[in-house]
Amino acid sequence: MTREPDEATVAAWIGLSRAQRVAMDRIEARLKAKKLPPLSWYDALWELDKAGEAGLRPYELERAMLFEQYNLSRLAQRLQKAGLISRETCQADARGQTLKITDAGREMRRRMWETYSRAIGEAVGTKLSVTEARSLAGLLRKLE
Amino acid sequence: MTREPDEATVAAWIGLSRAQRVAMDRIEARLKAKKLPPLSWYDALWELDKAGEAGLRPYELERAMLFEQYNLSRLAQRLQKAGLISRETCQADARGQTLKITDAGREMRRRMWETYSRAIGEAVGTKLSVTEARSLAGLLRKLE
DNA sequence: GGAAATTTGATGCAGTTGCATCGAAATAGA
DNA sequence: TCTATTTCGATGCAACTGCATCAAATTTCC
Repeated sequence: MTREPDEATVAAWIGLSRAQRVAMDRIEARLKAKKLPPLSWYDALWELDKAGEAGLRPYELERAMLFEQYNLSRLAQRLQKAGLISRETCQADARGQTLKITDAGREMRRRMWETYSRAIGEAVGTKLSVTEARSLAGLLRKLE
Repeated sequence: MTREPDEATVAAWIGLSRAQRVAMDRIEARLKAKKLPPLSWYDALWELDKAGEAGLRPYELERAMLFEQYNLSRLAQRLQKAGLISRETCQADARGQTLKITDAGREMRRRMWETYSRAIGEAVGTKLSVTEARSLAGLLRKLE
């Protein structure tokens, strides 16, 4: 009736859930300890940095980040208030806007990456061989 | 200087983050669609169900669930208000309390599991073979 | 062209989380 | 024993999220 998934599937899900939380908590704690902004700020800045001079429309960033529309709207407000991005009204579409990273934003991203990358190394790198990490990444990609 | 983690490690972390979010969103959406409570309620009810007649102290549940103390305190209040758990003051330690699942709580857990398990099957089971799921679970365990 | 439907982004409100801190009980240490 | 420290759980406040909904601009389709 209930069509239970097999044990291995459940174990994978529980593992996914816990491992993500554990790693995430450790990484966020590192950022907080250095008084740096949360990961979501990094993700946004990184996407905008990659996007370069063209910037991104909010809805594009929203999809790249898997963020809800209203959450992205507010994240953008905060990033702008902090001077890390600019928000110009889009000339091709007067409803929308174009988000661009500022110099301060690029600098912040760089600064965050120092701590962030180190934290990834500790939370993930030290626990897995390179082969294991590759294999894990491959399996996780299948879940999307 | 910055001691970058290798690419594979970063890919594993990004994958972990995204895969968890994608799967979680799908699963939570299923619960919401059936007007069932969020996953955190399930986790708490499951731990308390396993604990049986003895129940659990809040700090024990807190550790099992990887929850912050204040979040558990409030989750327990909500679960109690919903009639799914009882909170008696602990007689061995007058500071603390003992949390126990109620019949309604057991029933709710069972009801949630019907939807939850199906959702796990879809979000994870259909994407991986049993061998892959086992392998994924094994790799994830190393991260804790 | 013009009405209807869709897309884009913002926001009021309620619920949740994070932070700091509190009070009370238990334990440790002199 | 009697004070100092630690543990246990709650809570005020600010920040953040989720939901519903809005207004404005664009696209669709006749």
